[in-house]
Amino acid sequence: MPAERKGGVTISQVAEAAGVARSSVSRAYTKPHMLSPETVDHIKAVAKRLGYVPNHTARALSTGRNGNIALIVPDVANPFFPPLIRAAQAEAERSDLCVFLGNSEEDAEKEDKLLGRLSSQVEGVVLASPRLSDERILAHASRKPMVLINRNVEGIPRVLIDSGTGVAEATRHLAELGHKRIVYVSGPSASWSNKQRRAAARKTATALGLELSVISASVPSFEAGLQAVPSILSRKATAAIAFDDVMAQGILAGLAARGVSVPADFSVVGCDDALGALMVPVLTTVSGQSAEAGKVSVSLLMQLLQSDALGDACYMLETHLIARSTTSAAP
Amino acid sequence: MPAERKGGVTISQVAEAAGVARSSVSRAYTKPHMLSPETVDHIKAVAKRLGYVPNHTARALSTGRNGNIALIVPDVANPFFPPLIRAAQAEAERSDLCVFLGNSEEDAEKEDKLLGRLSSQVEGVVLASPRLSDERILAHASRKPMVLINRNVEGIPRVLIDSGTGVAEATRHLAELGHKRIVYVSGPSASWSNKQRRAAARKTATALGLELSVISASVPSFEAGLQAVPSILSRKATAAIAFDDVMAQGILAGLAARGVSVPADFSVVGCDDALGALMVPVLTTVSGQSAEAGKVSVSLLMQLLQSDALGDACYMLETHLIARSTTSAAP
DNA sequence: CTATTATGTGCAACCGGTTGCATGTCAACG
DNA sequence: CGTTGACATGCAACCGGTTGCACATAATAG
Repeated sequence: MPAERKGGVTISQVAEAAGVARSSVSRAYTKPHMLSPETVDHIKAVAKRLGYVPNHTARALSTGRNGNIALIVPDVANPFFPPLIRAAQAEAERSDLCVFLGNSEEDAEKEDKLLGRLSSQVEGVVLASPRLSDERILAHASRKPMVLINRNVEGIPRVLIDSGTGVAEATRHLAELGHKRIVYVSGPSASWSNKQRRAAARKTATALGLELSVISASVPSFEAGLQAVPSILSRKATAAIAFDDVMAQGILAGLAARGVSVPADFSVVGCDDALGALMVPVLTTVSGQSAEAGKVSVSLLMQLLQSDALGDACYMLETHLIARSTTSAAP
Repeated sequence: MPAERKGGVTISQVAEAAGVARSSVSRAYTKPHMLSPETVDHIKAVAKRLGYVPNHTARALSTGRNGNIALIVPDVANPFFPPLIRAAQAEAERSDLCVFLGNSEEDAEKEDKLLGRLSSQVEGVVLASPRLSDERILAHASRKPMVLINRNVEGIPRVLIDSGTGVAEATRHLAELGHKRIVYVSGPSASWSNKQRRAAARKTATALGLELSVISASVPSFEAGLQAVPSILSRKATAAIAFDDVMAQGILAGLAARGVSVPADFSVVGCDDALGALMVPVLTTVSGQSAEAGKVSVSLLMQLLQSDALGDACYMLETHLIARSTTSAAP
């Protein structure tokens, strides 16, 4: 049923119309240097007149390359990801690749299913902030070239955003402002970033003699931040570091609702710089690098596709504190 | 070069191992009712043992159906779209379709290019908030089944979010609060939604005797909202209706920066309810329906793929005002 | 107990390209 | 002037499935 809506011009039709072999038409597009320039011109002219468009699928079947890659993120709606997506797409386009976007909704099982469904249609996968277990990741990586973002699995090429340094800076920043009791509002426990941030906050707090307590949330959402507020206030803390900007925003809303003014009565720090500048007061946060991560991961994947083995590549991106208006001296 | 990384088990290998014809293996998956139950079981067992996975590309070549659709949006980072994307994906998955996401970056030319690149790999396209000219849209629609979101081109199935009613309500709301001079902060001029909203605001304002002026911005961003503020204030208006929530947020930030307090000194209304509840003060806005639009558009596309002609379907979604905390009586 | 109809499988052509190899042509070379 | 390549093109097999049709066997009807 080769309907193809309209047109459906094939290589054979072009070949016949041009009076050449099918292979020549094929080569006119893929290996023009093998043909005489005149032949190429002639074929292309005829093809154009007929409205010929090479069939991607057929090409993929014989070459084994389909020119597609998959990008799987936990949540498109989280402002951390759009810049990453955009950068990944831009980088993919440079190599003439299309990208399938998958959305795991922060759910490991869904992520697993997505990988299964998509991997048969792509040449490689970029897995951003996976919630999956190491075993499953390794299993998938063994069948398809894969690059990880923000997940440290040895043997799989990965790009890591080292938010540890930024969070440490943030903690120090709060200490310098005179805060004594601070809270870290945690994100998804399966998230590498979260572990890293929490660890950095704890280590630095201990070193500087701050009291740090941790509040857990499973999903990094505005809601989760909002709901963490009572718990934060009950701990008598004067500052909070949130897993990400979205949660920070939730926390700010919750504080405002309770009449706690920021930064006068309470200081808040976000992470990722995803919305920092898009709110009032502008948010003190840790720089994000999500776009860079998207770009690098795709280019890494492309290397992987070409040279096959790329070993244990691990690309680390630095972060630092961006002090804006939601932090000030402890009350 | 049939590398395929690992495995690479084909239907032929399964057939041989199971002692049946290739066609039987094929049918075991696609038309099991044509085979005896025992044969099906046997084949599947052998296939499983060998690790056989049907090759999507090959199937697509012979059937002409690849099980993919494309979704093109102007800006993933705009909070209006993630819910739409998610809903579209969920709906697509119900029919076992994968979705390519394209990002036109609010640029008509890029949108055109994307359509060209993607359309050869998908069965149909959902084009959300296109910036392209009617002619180009029609041209693409003639080669590929297509559904439009928020663009009214006759002859192409479309789902329209009728924000006109909601904006009219918003205008009336402001009038009732005693505002006399209001501003509509416009979005992309090529956007159907924008035209509709502007028209509704203008019409209602005129009917109620309000003075309405329009300020233009080409891209609906936080930045654009921010930059519109001086212009808004210079017009001596006491309220603004923004093209969308993101711009409204920018306007709020700009007002705050100038010490204008909302809603005491100035009222702001957004559109789409994309961030309304995610900020302080919570934003008065017009309900969005973006998720519904995503869902409906995909199901419409699927109908289109099956029954081919679906005529001049036009699915209209209603909106209404959601009064929250950024509007109050005129100062 | 033969004639007829279901039912289950196999054969082979096809989807639309790609590619290794063979062939033919013509110019440069010894 | 015969040989050797380099170059341009054609032939045909292949990628991995799907599907119309033929055929054999079994079930049903007459």
